[in-house]
Amino acid sequence: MQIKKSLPEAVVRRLPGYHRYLCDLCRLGTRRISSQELAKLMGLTASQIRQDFNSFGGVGQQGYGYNTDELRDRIAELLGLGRSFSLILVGAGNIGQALIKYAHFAELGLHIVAAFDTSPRVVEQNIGGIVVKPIEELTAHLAHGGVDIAIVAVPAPVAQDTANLLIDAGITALWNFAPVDLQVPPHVHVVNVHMLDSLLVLLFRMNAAEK
Amino acid sequence: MQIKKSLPEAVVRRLPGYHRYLCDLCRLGTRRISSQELAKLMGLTASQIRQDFNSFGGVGQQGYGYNTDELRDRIAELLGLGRSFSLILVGAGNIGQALIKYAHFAELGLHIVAAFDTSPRVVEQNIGGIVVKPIEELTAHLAHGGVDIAIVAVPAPVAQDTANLLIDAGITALWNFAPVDLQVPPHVHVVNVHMLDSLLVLLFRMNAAEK
DNA sequence: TAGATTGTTAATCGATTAACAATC
DNA sequence: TAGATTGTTAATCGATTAACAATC
Repeated sequence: MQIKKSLPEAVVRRLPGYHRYLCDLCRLGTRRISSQELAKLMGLTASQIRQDFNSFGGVGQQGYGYNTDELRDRIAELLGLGRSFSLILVGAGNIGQALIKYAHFAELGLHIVAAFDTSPRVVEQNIGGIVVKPIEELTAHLAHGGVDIAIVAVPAPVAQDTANLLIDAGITALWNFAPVDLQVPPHVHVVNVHMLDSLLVLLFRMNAAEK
Repeated sequence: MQIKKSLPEAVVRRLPGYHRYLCDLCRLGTRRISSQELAKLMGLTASQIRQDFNSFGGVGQQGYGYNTDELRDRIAELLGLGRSFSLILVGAGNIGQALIKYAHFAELGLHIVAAFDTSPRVVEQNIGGIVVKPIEELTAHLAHGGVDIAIVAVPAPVAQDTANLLIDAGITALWNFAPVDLQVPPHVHVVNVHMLDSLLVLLFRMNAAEK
């Protein structure tokens, strides 16, 4: 329960990758790893890894390396993975439905507990065990509390309105799949999954490589 | 047809966002915009925007600002959006199916032309107008040429094998949705959409904000 | 002890911000 | 011309790399 000095942004962005690799290593039975080995595996430099791991309390042992499960647990703790999280989904279209069915949430203690949509085509439908509710029920549902994160998977034109609705209902964390940058008050956290943006970066690189 | 001096990485990553905003602005009928205004809109600084736009030939006009459609076209050109692209999908599970149905590809000239899977449950099924083919037909299909990008949407354990298969068949660009970092030869471009990673960053921020 | 590998400091690199002269 | 806003240089900041002493 140490007070956490805020980590450099660059380190935060690498945290999930570290966590993923360490989980894999533990699963495969690897008990220790050096910065050198991990660097090779992840395509980073050993120096960078040691800097990163040092930015949150020294977990290594000189002459030995890092204990994989100790390190994994430390990073999980930083990420706040100690407890389980409840998510709601707004927008049960293609992407929304895929997310409901997505298997890897549960492994991390993340659970989609409800889904909402406006379209009569999906409302009342059972998708992967969740019955989609009409958006009108959203605010009442959130009044109960207990929801940590809202997934915004609605069409771009209504994404900002959806965000506003969620924020007014008390949500402070948005995982946004709409290709817009949401305007939110400072106490609300947003991360965007702009999939098309990454595809365009791929296009650019292909283009650049051709000369 | 100018020789393109390779842009700073940070600029490349912002290119899709600029493109998106400029398309929106043009659609709304805005003909000119200053770095100041765009900065406010996008949550960047005016200085950064001018630096960015200057890193690829000056498109602005002193005392006036930037011409939105000229700038949009310039960025589209940098991204290589001048022509249409063919994509194939490998792995027609939840995410794969959502991608096939995803509406926004066509607007950018991106077209999923075929889908492959191993599971008898989806092979031969028609998903959004595309009949899923067995993975065995992949290599033959690619032999025809004409495919620019492969989408990897298979489960993590087979992602590397899938990538190898695609690369052997001549693919040089992978858009990867599996939560693994693919090992590829230097001539192959990969961008990852590690959705869960971004969700973990959100978790971290929530956690950090609580003190 | 000798060998290995971390923790940490210093040097380098790249990206962002600030400032202002150039110019439309 | 006067006002606005870019293009560009210089200053700052943060992140990465290099190097090595500390220590297991």
